[in-house]
Amino acid sequence: MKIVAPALPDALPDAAPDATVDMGPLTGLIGYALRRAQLAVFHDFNRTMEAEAIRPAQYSVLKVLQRNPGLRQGQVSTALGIKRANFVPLLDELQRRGLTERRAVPEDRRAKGLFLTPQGATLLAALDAKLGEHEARFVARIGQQGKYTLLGLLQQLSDPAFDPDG
Amino acid sequence: MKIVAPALPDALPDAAPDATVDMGPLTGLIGYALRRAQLAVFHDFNRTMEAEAIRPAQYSVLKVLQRNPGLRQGQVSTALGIKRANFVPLLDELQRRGLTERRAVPEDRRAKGLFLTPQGATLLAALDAKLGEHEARFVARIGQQGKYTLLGLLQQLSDPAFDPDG
DNA sequence: TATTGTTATACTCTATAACTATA
DNA sequence: TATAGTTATAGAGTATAACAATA
Repeated sequence: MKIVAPALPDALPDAAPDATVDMGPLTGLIGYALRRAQLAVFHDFNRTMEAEAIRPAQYSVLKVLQRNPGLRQGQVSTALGIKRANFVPLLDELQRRGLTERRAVPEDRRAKGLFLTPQGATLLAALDAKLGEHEARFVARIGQQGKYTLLGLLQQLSDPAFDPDG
Repeated sequence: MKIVAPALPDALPDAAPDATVDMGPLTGLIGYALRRAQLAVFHDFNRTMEAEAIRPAQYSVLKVLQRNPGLRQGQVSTALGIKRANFVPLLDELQRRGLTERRAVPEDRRAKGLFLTPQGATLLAALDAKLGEHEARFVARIGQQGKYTLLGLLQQLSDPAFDPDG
C-alpha cells in the first residue's frame, strides 16, 4: 500500500496487501493521524492489561483516586471528561470487583466520596508496572525527546484555552 | 468549562481537567494525551460538518473513493482500518443518501466496486472547503512546523513496523 | 431552584461468528 | 476450500432527558 504523505515516513497499520490505495490527503490530516495513533496505543494498552481486564478509562479512574482519595463522583467524572451518567456503571463495575468504594460525604449528603480499596491499591501497583512496559514500547519508537514534544503538541490541541470558540 | 452549543449532536467534551484534581501521571501518558486531543479534534470536525451530517469515518470513505474510484469494498475498509462487517451499514447510509454507489465488478462477481456519485463529488468539494477551516484552527495552535512534527510522531506510533510484536 | 447521583434510552463504533454466492 | 459481501449480535463509549434526595 502506497501512502501519499510527503515529508512523512510511510505505511499505515493493516494495509491492503495486494492493492495500492491512495490515501490522499487523509494521512496529512491531524484528526486522521490522531485516530490511527490512538487506536494503536489503546490496542496495546488493552493487550497489556488483558489479564487484569482493565480498560483505559478504568485505569484512569483508579489512578485519579490514588492521587485524590475522597473526591466526589462528579469531580472525578468531570476531570476525566466522562459524563456523570456514564460514570455510574463504570464505577459500579469497579466497585463490584472490590477495587473502589463510595462513601458518604458528611458536608453534602447528596455527594459520594470515592476511594480505592486495599485490593484496588494493590491491583493498581501491578497495573503500573505493566503500564511502564506499555509506555516504554512507544517511547522506544519516538524517543524521550519525541515523547515530550508530542505531549506538548497534544496538550495544545486539547487545551480549550487555545480554541477561540471554546 | 463552557457549553457552546447544547443542541449539537456532540456535546462539548470536558477538555480541561478540573484544576483542583491532581491528574498525576495521567497527563504524562501518551495514550491519555492522544485520547484528549482526538476528542477535541473530532468534536471540532463534527461541529464543522454538522450541516452536512458527515462524520469522520464517512468523510474518509468519500475521500478515498475520490482518489481511487472503483476500489472494492474490502480494499476501502481495509485501507481505513474498518472491519468489513462494520463497513456495510456505513456504506449503506452513504448510498441511501445518494453519495456513493456499488457497481458490479466484471472480473469477480462476488466483489463490488465503489464510486462517488456526482452528488457525492459535489458534497465532497463543499466538505473539503470546511475541512480546510477545521484543520487551520488546529494548525493555528501548533504551527505548520508543529503539525509536521506531530504527523511524523503519530505516524511512528501507528506504524506496525515499529512494533516488535507486530 | 439548582445540584448530585441515578435510571433509562439511543446511537455510534468496534468485534466475532456464520451465512450466500461466488471463486 | 477460500474469499467478498452480508447479516446478526454483543460490548463498549458517548449523548440526552428526567427523576429522587438534598442543597
